[in-house]
Amino acid sequence: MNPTSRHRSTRDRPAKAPLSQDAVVDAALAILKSEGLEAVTMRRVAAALDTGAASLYVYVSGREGLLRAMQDRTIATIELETPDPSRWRAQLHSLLERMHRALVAHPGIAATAMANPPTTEAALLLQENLLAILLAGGLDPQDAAWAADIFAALVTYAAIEADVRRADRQELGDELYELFAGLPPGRFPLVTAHAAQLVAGSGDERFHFAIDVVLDGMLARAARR
Amino acid sequence: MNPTSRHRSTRDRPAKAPLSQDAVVDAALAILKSEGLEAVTMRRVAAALDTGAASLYVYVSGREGLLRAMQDRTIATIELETPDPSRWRAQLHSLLERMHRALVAHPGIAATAMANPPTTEAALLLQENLLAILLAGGLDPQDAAWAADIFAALVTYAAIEADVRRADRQELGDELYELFAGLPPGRFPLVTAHAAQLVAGSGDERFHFAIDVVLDGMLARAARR
DNA sequence: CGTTCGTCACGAACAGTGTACGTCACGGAC
DNA sequence: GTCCGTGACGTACACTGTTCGTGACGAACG
Repeated sequence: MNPTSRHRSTRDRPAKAPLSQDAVVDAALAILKSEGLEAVTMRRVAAALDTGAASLYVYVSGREGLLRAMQDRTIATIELETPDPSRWRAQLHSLLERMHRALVAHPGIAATAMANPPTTEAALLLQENLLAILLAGGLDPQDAAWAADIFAALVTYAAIEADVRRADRQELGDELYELFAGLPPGRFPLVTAHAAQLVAGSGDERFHFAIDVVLDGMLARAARR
Repeated sequence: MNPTSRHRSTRDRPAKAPLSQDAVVDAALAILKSEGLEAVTMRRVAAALDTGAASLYVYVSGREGLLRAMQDRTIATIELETPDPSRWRAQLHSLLERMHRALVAHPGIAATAMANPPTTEAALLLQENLLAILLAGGLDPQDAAWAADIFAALVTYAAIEADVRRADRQELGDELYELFAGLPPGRFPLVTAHAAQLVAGSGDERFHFAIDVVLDGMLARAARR
């Protein structure tokens, strides 16, 4: 062994190309935001960094790994709450709303998050925070754990739905209403009759409504017990 | 115009190759079940039908259209309920369970269903049936409509989760438990403390629990109103 | 019966994709 | 001044989805 620290690379400051995992992920996220998930290809990301596709494989283990890294970075940007038992319900809505927004801001990430549920540090901290708020609200641990799971489902579902709606701007409600209302009432009596209710509310309204429903259900079951 | 009906094809029974949309979708679903979604490529499906990839484009508008057709076919196989107000809650569980199973039986279809929410006849009939059961349970139309949406989220989420768990058989609970329990308790006090609760219950148990929670929440809100 | 014609399936080709390998230049260490 | 490891690059491969032109088959018409 050499007495001097030799673990450091011989080239601490690559004078020419400042390539790094962060740079790769940044470039990929930029392309994701501006051109969508399908445009995030290895060659495209490499071109944005003025290099070749092969160079990315040093910092990222393939496209799959790149997507995971992007997903992790996105989750890491979500601001957490410091649990306060007197405002726990509002805090829950705030946290979930920020999760929702972070996913919506990066179209396609929500779908990726479903495909491989994240167990990275950022995701675990988020889970920790979510649990803390629910426990501060008085839920018993088992209910809190399962509730956290349900909320994760609702957030990602809402985010994916928002992604889709942005993709084809057409069916922004009116289109969907006319589709429902214009169906043959013989075969679809309820869908046609309640078309207005089916398309009622914005995505955010439905999202927060769902959160409250789950919470009330949890509390009702706890009270009954 | 010719007096005789000329709209019919000159070749009603292609004696040699019995190719059709159904045949294509059948072959694709078979590959999906046995080898997963990624193996469903145009060439692979065509090879199973002993033909070339180009031939598929007559019956299916590209890969996207093929996936839509597969998704529609899958939904169409779900058996519906004839609503009975005295057993509506059990009927809801049964219907959602069948939806869940149908999606799980075809890995990847759930993810596709999220990407483009289906508005085909089969999907609408399912929506109609779901609404009928909820209305039979006494929910008012607006609550029923939004509840249907939440249930759709839960079903697809659970299905995707099941797909993932099957893909990497490793983390079947024990692995996940050890991951949670083995974290540094300083940074993750709640996750480590309640690791058992976080991984408790099978997928089915959590699924049906979530359904009941949402229902109870709906009923509690309705009663309070 | 011979010809024509429409329909369908096929082979080949194109533009991309993710990924692996061999090579080259650079900058610090001896 | 020489050496050598490190990181970036160009190329190549095996794929992908999709399109186009060709060819053959069977039925309809004269």
